[in-house]
Amino acid sequence: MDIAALRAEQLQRAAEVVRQDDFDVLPPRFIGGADVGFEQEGAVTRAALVILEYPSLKLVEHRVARIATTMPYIPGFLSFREYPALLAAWNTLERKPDLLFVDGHGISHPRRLGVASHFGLMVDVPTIGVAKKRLCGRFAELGAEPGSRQPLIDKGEQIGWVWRSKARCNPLFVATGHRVSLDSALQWVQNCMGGYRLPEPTRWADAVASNRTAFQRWQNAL
DNA sequence: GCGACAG
DNA sequence: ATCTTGTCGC
Repeated sequence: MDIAALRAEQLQRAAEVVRQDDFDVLPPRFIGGADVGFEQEGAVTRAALVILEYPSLKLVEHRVARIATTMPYIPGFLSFREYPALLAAWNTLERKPDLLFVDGHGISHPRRLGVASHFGLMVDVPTIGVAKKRLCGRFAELGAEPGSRQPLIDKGEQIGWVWRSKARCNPLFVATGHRVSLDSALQWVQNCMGGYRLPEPTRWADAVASNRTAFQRWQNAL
C-alpha cells in the first residue's frame, strides 16, 4: 500500500464528485443504509446494507458480506479499507436504493473524498455521509436544543453540517456523499429520523451489522 | 515541531 | 472498529 498513490487517487476522484442534487427518483422510493465492522481482530471485514421503503421507513431488505481485510485503518483513508466489503454486499442486493446513507464522512474529508463520496462514485448512486465524529473542519458551538446546527467549515468552504439530532446527544456530521447537495443531505437525514440519534437507515445497518437484539427480534418476528 | 485523526 | 454490566441522569 502506497499512501502517496492513494492520496493522489483521492484528489483525482474528488474532482468527479457531484455536489448538486442529481436524483433519478424524487422523492426516493428506497433509501439504503451502509455500515462496516470488523471481526476476528480485524482479519475479517463485514459490510451490512439495508434497504428501507420511504416514507414508511420499513425495512424491506438486508444483506451482509464478509471478506478478508485488505488494509489497516489509517485516518483519512478509511474508504480504501471499507469499500471492498461494501461492494461485495452491494452486488448481492435485489433492489438498489435511490439514495444511500453511509456511516462515515462524505466531502467533509481533508481531500473531500470520505467513504460516502468514494463509494457513491464507484456505484454511481446518490449518497450522504453520516458520521459520529469530526474528521476535519471547524464549527461553532451548538445550542443544546435538538435541531440545533452549524456549518462545518474547512479551508474557507462549507463541507458539511453539524446537527444535533437529539437532546443530550453528541451531534452528527452530515455531508454530501455524491449527487446530493449539502442542504438536501441534511434534509433527507431529517426526513429519516425515528426518534433516535441516528437516522433509521444508518441505525438499521448498524443493527444488522452487529446482529443486535432489536434486529434479532425483528427477524424472529417473521 | 506539535497536535488531530471517520471506522 | 472492538472488548462489555451495570448504572447515573433526564
